Order: sequence, then structure tokens, then C-alpha cells
Amino acid sequence: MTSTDTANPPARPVRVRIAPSPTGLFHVGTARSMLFNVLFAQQHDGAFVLRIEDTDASRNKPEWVDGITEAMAWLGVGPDQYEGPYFQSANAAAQAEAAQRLFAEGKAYYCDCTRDDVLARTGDPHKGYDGHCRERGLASGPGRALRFRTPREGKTTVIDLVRGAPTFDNAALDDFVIVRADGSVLFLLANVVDDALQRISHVLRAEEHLSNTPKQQLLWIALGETPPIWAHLPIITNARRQKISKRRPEDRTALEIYRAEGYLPAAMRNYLMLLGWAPPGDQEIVPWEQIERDFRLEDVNPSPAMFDLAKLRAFNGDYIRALSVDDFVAACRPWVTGPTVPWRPEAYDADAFAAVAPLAQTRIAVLSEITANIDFLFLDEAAVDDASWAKAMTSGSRDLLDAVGMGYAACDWTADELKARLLAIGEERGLKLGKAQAPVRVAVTGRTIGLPLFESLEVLGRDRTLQRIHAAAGRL
RNA sequence: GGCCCCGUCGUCUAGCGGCCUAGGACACCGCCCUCUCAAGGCGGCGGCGCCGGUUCGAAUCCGGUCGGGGCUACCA
Repeated sequence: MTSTDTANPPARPVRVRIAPSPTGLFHVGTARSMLFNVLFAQQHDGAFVLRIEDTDASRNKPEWVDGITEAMAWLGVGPDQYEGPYFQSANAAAQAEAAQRLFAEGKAYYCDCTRDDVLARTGDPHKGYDGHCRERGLASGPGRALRFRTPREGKTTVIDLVRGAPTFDNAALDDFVIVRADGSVLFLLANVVDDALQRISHVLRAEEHLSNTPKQQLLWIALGETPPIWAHLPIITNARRQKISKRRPEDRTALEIYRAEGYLPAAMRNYLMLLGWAPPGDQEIVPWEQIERDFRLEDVNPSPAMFDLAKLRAFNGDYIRALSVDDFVAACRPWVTGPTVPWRPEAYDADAFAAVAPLAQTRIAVLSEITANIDFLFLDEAAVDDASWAKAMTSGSRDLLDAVGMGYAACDWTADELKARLLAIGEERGLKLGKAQAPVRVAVTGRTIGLPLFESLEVLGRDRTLQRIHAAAGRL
């Protein structure tokens, strides 16, 4: 019997992990996996560990590690919620020892074949390694990689909490390399050794790893360990149904870009949970506490999930609207006082912003959009959008603006009064308020769309309003 | 090519043999509200890939087929 049986593994404390490699920005897929891991650990009184897979030294930079922990914290998973970070590189000795043990026990063998050698023999690039060195009894040496001796018969069944029990023919598994010719240990083995060392009980990761799983499970067994229980989460795809990849910038995989655009962490994490899972009932936007209570790994949907930016935006808008005005104002800070604001920093007036904030709150879906909504308050003059100007300014606009300039010169400066005045001026000219307000809006804010006009004028103040109206009239 | 996974509205999903005339959300369309744009309210459009089988009864079970995806590195 060469098939492996893990159907009834002994119960052990739940310990899960994510193992990102520090190769750049935090991938939204990793974020999704993290959330599922955290929830699973929490529900089973288990531990969640963070391990940085810094094996491929040339691609890694220490500062990327901070990026990982910061991204996690942003999503609400602080250092008190995980063990680590541990580093794969710190376990190099254990990994090398494991490899040597496999060799000593005849479970691995050295191989000096190059890629071309193998291709020359098999004549088919689709065929993998042909086992040429399997029985050659090579010792270690320069140019020699260590290969795992996979069973030639039997099947390997992996227990997967979201997919059941995928079964693989061992014969279809190549004798894969576990240690490079330069002595460094590869992912497949390093990952297993670390997981064993850290007593990982359940491996929850993305489906792209499913094909690796029989190899890794065989490694666990060869090392004399009880394999973990697996759970392969659905792949996150783009609109073309391909796995989203950091190699394709249009896939926007970096969590940081969403953060920089003004997505709220609560919205992001709620949305991410929906990629493969859904809360019971008809509500998708639900408090995190409810997710913590209702999440069930067993309920995860195995089919691929498309990352739908439009839906994320809608969620974010919803979360923004749910904020108290004070929280909204606070959340907007980076986009109204940050280094990228289009106005002179000293022109910013917190009270003016606070006054219009409630009006802006229902009009933006991501926080970065706040800037364009309130820039008219702080810019020295309206940033006129040409298309808006062309659309709003008609033959009668000069006359209308002159009249408004006159009417606004001495009236009470309240939104109600400003509205009443413009309404009257419009009616004298046969214009409804919708038509009459357009030239004024463009004159003062530069755009045809924006916050409610009269409240905006009230906050802007009489002097600057009149100044812009006169300036616009002068251009006509 | 081989192995594996997946297949319910355009998208994310609910559904675990009768509660399904297939429910919700996003998107889209219409109406209402309205100073623009939003938000909000109401309504609408729209789906079980296909073929067989099991069963009194199938979106739900089985087989096949087609389609999509992942893996197939001395990457992780």
C-alpha cells in the first residue's frame, strides 16, 4: 500500500499561518488568505503565525517586511494577533538537515542533469524530469541538485476543507528538485520544513498551490511528520478570468494602492471576505464582529472569484456614508492636508471643510475624491474645467452673471437667501433654477457638478464669490 | 500535451432532492425626490453551460460532454 492516508489525523492544536515572500507590495490575495486564516484560528482557539518566506535572497529586501506588517495592521490584524514574524531564512539549517536526512534515507538522490540533458532524452518539453539519475547513486557535488524520489505507484489524497479529497496519481509526479546545485533549499521543501517546525495544523492558501500539495504532503510523510489538513481558497481573477498577478499592473494587486486611493480598511476587508464566502442572510455589508461569528471555512465556495472594483467602490461608498461626520473629516485628512493637495497648504481652512463635509460625504466613493469636491474653497481662483465652461456658458450667461453679481452684493449671506435671489433672477429670464445655477456654479467652482451650490457659496464667502462671478463674466 | 480544480443573473453569491414562479448584492435601465451631481426610495432587466441517467420529483445526486482556470522551474 503506497497510498497515503490522512483521513483520520490525530487532533492537534490549531495553528495556521500565512507565508508571504517580501518581494514588494502586499498582494490582495495574500490579504484575503490572511483574513480567512485569522478567522479560522480565532474560531478554533488556535494561533495565527506570520512567516516571511525570504528564501530567494536576491529578490528580498528587509524594508519590505515592514510593508507586510503595516498592511496587516491596516486591515486590523496587529502584532498582538499573530505569532512572529518568523523568517524562513532563519530555518536554513533545519531545512538543510531535513534534505540530508532524506538523502541519507534514500528518499532523495543527487542529479547532475541539465535542462537540456533532460529535453534531449525525452524530446518533449512538456514531459518533466525522466528519473535518469534515480538509481545512479551519485554523491553530492558541484552541479548536482537533490531530487525527491517520488513514489512510482499509488495515489496521494489530500484532505481539503474546501474541496473534499483531491487525489493524485503518484506516477504523475516528477522527481522534483528540493535542493539546488548551489545548496539552497527550494520552496517546496523549505515551506514544509518550516510548517512542521512551527507545528502548523492547517494550511489555508490559494488554489494555485493545490497542484503542489501532493508533493508537499509526500514530503511531510517522508520527514516522518503528520501532514496538515489543507484548504485551498478560490483563485482571485481579473475580468479575463485569469489569476490576478503583480506582473500585470492593470490587475492592481497591491493593497497599498487601494489604501492610497482612500479605500477604508473596513470596506476592504468586508469586500475581501466575499471573495469565496458570503454571510448568511441577505446582507453582504456586515460588521466584522458578525463575520467573526458566522464565518465557516467549510462554507467557502471553491470556484474562482473575480475581483470586482465597481463593487469594492460601492462598498467603500457605503462605509464612507456610515461614518460619523467627525470620523469622515478625520479620515479625509491625508487628502486635504497632505503633500499632494492642489492648493497652497496655508490656504486650507479646517472649519470651512468641516462645514461642507456632510455634503461631500454622500458624493464620494473613495476618500481621494474629496480633494476635487472642495478645492474651490482653498484655491485662489476656480480651476475652470473647459468642458464644463463650454457646457454651462451660453449667450445669456453674461447678463445672468452680472445680475447675480449685483443681487449678491448686499444680500444676507445665507444659503436660503442666495438661492432665493438666484431663483428670482432666473425667473426674470425664463430660466428654471436648474438652468440658472449652472453658469454660477462653473464661475465659482469651475465645474458643472459638485456640492450643493448655495451652501458652498455660503462657506466660500461673499468676497470670493463675487470676485469669481465678475471674473467669469469678464471672460464672456 | 499531462495532472488537478471549477462551472447558478454581466459580476460576487444564496441554494445542499420537493419550501425555487431560483433569493440577495454590485452593475445596468426606468420612475420618484431634487439647484448640478450624488445619496435615498420604488420598480425593472437578467441566470441553473449542454446531453444523458437516477427519482413520483433535480439547480441540487451520478455519468459524459463542452467551457474556463491552476500547476507542469535548480520561482514562491
